[in-house]
Formats: sequence, structure tokens, C-alpha cells
Amino acid sequence: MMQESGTEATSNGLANQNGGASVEGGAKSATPSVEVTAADLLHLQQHQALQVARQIILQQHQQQQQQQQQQLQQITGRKSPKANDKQQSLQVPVSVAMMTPQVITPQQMQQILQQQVLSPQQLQVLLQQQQALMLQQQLQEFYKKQQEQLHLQLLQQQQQQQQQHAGSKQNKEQVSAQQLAFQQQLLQVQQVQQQHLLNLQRQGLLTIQPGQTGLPLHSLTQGMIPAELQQLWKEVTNAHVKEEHNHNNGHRGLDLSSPAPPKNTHLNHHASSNGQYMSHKREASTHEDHSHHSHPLYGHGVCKWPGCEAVFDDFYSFLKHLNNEHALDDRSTAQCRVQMQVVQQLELQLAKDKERLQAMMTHLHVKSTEPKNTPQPLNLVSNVTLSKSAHSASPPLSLPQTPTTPTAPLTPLSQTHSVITANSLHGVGPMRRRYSDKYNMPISPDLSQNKEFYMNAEVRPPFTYASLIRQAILESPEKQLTLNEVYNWFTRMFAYFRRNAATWKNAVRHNLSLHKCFVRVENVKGAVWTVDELEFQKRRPQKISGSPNLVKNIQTSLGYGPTLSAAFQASMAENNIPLYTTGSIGSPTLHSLAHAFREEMNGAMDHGNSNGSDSSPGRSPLPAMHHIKEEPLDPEDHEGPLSLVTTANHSPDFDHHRDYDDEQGHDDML
DNA sequence: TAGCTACTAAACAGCC
DNA sequence: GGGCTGTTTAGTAGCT
Repeated sequence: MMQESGTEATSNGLANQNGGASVEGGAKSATPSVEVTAADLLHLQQHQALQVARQIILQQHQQQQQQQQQQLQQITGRKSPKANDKQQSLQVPVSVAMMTPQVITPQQMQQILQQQVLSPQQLQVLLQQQQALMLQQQLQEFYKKQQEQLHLQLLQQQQQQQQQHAGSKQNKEQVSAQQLAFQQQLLQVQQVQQQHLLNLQRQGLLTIQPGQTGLPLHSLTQGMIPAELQQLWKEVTNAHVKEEHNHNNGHRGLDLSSPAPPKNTHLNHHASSNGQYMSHKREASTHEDHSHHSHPLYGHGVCKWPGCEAVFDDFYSFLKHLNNEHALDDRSTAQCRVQMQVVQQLELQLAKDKERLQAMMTHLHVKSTEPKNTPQPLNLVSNVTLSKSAHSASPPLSLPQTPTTPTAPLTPLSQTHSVITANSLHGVGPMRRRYSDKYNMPISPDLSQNKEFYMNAEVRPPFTYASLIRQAILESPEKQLTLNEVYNWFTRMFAYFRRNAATWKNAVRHNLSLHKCFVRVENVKGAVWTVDELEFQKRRPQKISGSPNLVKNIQTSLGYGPTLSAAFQASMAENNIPLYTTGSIGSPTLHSLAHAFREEMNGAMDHGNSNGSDSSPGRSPLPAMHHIKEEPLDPEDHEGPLSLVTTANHSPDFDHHRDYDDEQGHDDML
């Protein structure tokens, strides 16, 4: 290695010496002013092109607006100032934020291309932006047209209604039927719009701040008259009521026609903002809810209404706020609809990602067991190591070689603990950080859940040698193993360790010797190795740097973008549930991590207790009579079995325990 | 960038 | 002497 680095250094040195230094150095010293000027020119050209494009687009946009207004005026034939205002509000873009960058016409794009003022990367970005903007504009125009048509029809209906004021009952029914049809159309338009917006948002093409969640919809619903809104809401609630009737006959739907519900029905009222909650919780006593101060929209003194986050000292203030600020109006309705769409989209996304994960797992496993001349284990040592050791490595022992069907190794997917995931298959090459150590996770759940997988797939387990050795020893009935038994456990449990024996065996020996947590004990069997749990816990001072980071890391490793992550975090936080059930996605979630921490704590304490209680010589590592390692004993290191427990609870060195508390606290906060 | 940790490789010694 | 076991050192790399 020294030689390699040495040659690299030499070659670099030669490269530097290859005459280029003087020439290039001279050129560099001469070029800066020229480059700056060229860059300035480039920048100017880009700026000018964009300015031109923006001006043209602004003009076009203004013309379009004027034309639309004229058309509307012609159609309606009348135009009161109020209607004008309303029309303006209708023409508010779906999202103002969406409109700030303007769409560039093909001609302008061609001009930009001809001028070659943009790099290919810039052009690509520009094209993507333009594509998104065009899509948004098309959507916007479509929605506008739909709204205009609907409103025109409504206006005509109103006129007809006025004319047939004393009309027959049959006419009324027709009109109401037509209104219903229009409102259904409105609903459809809304849903399509929300879906597109959500899609755009998820694709990163559109950013909607949490506080703006309802804005695009709000601009749409501004065009709706209160009667429409009420009717709209009735449709939604009726759907729920119908469902309720299936389960609970005689349950009346909410009468939302009364604009100001009495105060003592505020629960029903806020429940009306959440149909599901209304359905399931309405039977519950309102007093119970009050006494427990639990509400899905209230947590840690904060209103959980999307985009609200108002802080309250007490639950009653929150309820008051909920009734006042989140009453049944267009905004709340729109936000509720957005939330419904978000849930739907997330469910859709979850299903898709499940499918993707399944495909990934299938692909990886099939690949790992495909007959190859030079089988390469997954997620393992670097290619250098492989090629280096390939010739010396003994051929893989005959695996249990169950026929590798895509479904067989993937059974952990349906299980509930930490299972083989894309996360645990992360990366190719030497793994420096393994989450068993980093997050102090117990490896036993993972091993038990993924035993089949590790045994059959040449996938390196995401644990340190120390963790694996400890696991091997702890799995043994007497909590002690000879070196050879440790070897056997490795090869038995992991297909990966059926290769490159020299390498990993050396590593095992190295770890056994290096870590104080492994204690060599000589008994009748010869030398056996045991685990000193206290040392094992103490040897890892790494801390979890905080739950948000943890969440971020986990989610990032899952490949979710910030948008979805935020949505998931919000959803997770609000519902106090795991991000996913590990069975579905399989990543160690906060919940499973917290669970793991608890297990680890319990395990450590159990081991400590067992060590303390089981003082038979030759079984307990602590009172071992033949410690080969002569360590300078710190007074705090060996305080006896009792201190093992107390240390686990109170030692300042036991930082991860504190992190666990933090984690738990955060978990509670979720 | 420094410090820590994990991994890999290798040398060496003692024992069977 | 060869293989196994155990110890130690060194270099590299990832993470905080």
C-alpha cells in the first residue's frame, strides 16, 4: 500500500513536473482577465435572452387575460364590479409561485440555442423547468375553462330560477339535479387539479409550503358560492354517513347547513373537518375526549391542522381555536381535501415502493446466486480485495443451495422486525459503519428475521465483527465459544463467510484480541472466549446525533425525497405511528430502533444479571480465573455484577442509553 | 481537519 | 515443520 501510494505520489509528482507547470502556470497567470470577460459576456447574453423571453411572455400572458375577460363579458352580457372582482379572483393562477418563471416559447428557445449562451446542463434544467411550467399552464388553463363553464352554467340556471320563481316542483328537482351534476364536475376538477399538483410537488417541480397547502385549491374554491360549498360538503359527509349506516343504523349525518353550530357541539364540528375521525369517534363521549385532552389535531400544545401550528396553553384554547379558525369554510374544506389527497398519494407511493423493493430484492438475490465463474458476494469487500484474494480463497462451500426462487429469500418482507432491505444492502465495498454499532441495535432480531437470507445469500451482514462475535458467543448455551466454534458459527450463519476464510478469520482473531470486551477464559475445553457486556457497551462511545438526523438518514437511505420525507414525517408525527411497518418497507424505523434500544438495554441488563447470578466458574466471564489480558483495571471498569446494572442505568459513559431516552422522548413527541 | 472506529493485512510468537 | 491460536502493528477508509 505504501508502494502504491508512493507510486501515485511519484506519478503525480511527475505529472506536475512534466513541463506543464511552467507553461500552464504562465497561461494561468495570463488567462484570468480574459476568462472573466468571457464569463461576463456569457452572463450578459443569458440575461438578455431571458429578459427578452420574459417580456414576450408577459405580453402574451396579458393578452390572454384580456381575451378571456372579453370572452366572458360577451358571454355573460353583463359585468358588475363585483363580478369583475370575482372574475379576477378566478383568474388568480393556480399557484402564484408556479408562475414566476415563465414559459419560453419554442422560438425563444431556439434563439437561446442558437446563441449558445447556455451549457447543455443549463439547457437541460431549463427544458425541464419549461416542461413543468407548460404542464402547469395547461392545467391551469384547463381548470380555468372548467370553472368558467361551470359558472356560466350556474349563472344561467340562476337566471332560469329567477324566471321560474314560482315554478313547479319538478323544475326544482331538475335544477337541483343539474346543480348536483355541476358540483360533481367541480369535484372532479378539484380532484384532478389536486392530483396534478401533488404529482408536481412530489416530482420536485412545484414547491408548496406547508402554510400554502390549501392555496391553489383555495384559489379554485374562491369561485364557488357558499351554497356550492355546502352542497359539496354534504356530498362528502353523506358518503361517510352512508358508510356509517352500513355499520350503525339510525346514525344521523351531520347537518352542516347551519352555518353557526352551537358551541357545545364543537367536537362534532371539528370532527366534521375530519370525516374519519368523525365517524369513529363520535360515539365516544365528548367529555371523555375533553378529559383526556387527546385529539388527532392537537399535540404537544400545537394545533396539528395542516399549515397552522398554532401554540396553545391548554386544550380548551385549542378547541376554541379549532372552532374559530378551522370552521367549515372553503379553506378548511380545501385543506381537508388536500389532506385526503395526500393520504391517497402516500398510500399509492407506498404501494409502488413496496413493489419496487420487491423487485430490487428479487433482482439482487437472483443475481447473487446466479451461477457464475467468479461469484461475487453482494455488498462486500472492495474489488481490490476480491481480486486479490480470489486466487487464494477456497471455493465456496456447498451452500444449502435451495433453488433460488425470487420469493423464497424474500420472506422477511412479510415479517415485522428489521429485515433485509435496500438499506441493509447498502453500498458495495467495505462497510465501515454498520448500524448495529452505530445505532447500538441488537443484531439478534435482524439475524433471526433474516437468517435464511444470510445463510443463502452471499451478503455481508451489516454488523461489525465484534457484534457478530458477541452474538455468536451469546447464542451459545454456555455463553462461551472456542475460536473454532466462532469460526463455525460464522460459516454456518453467513454464506458470505464461506469465502475468504483467511481474511475474516484473521479479522475475527484480531477483534477477539483487540477488544477488551472479549475475554479469553481457559477451562477444561481449552481456551474459550466470552463476552464482557460492560466492556462491550463501553467500547462504543458513538452517539446518535439526534432523532431528526436519524430520521433523515434513514429516509435518505431509502431514497425518498425531502418532500415525501416531510410528508411522512408530518404524518408520522401526527399519528404517532412508525414511519412504515418494517414489514412493508423493512428499514429500521424509529419505532423499531426504539424497540431495538429497549431490547438492547434489557439484553445488557439481562446479561449483567445473568453474569451476576451465574457465578459458576468457567461460565461467567467476569470472575474468570485465567484472564490472559492484563488490563490496567479502572476502578469504574470492574465494580462487580451489581454495578453492571447500575452502570447501565447511570454511567455517564453509557451515553447511548441517554440517547435512548432522548429517542424515546422523541418517540413520544411523534 | 482531527479524532475515533472499523476493516484489512501482515508479522511474529507460542503451542500442539 | 506446518497449522492453529493469539497478539500486535500498520495502513486505509468512513464518520462525526
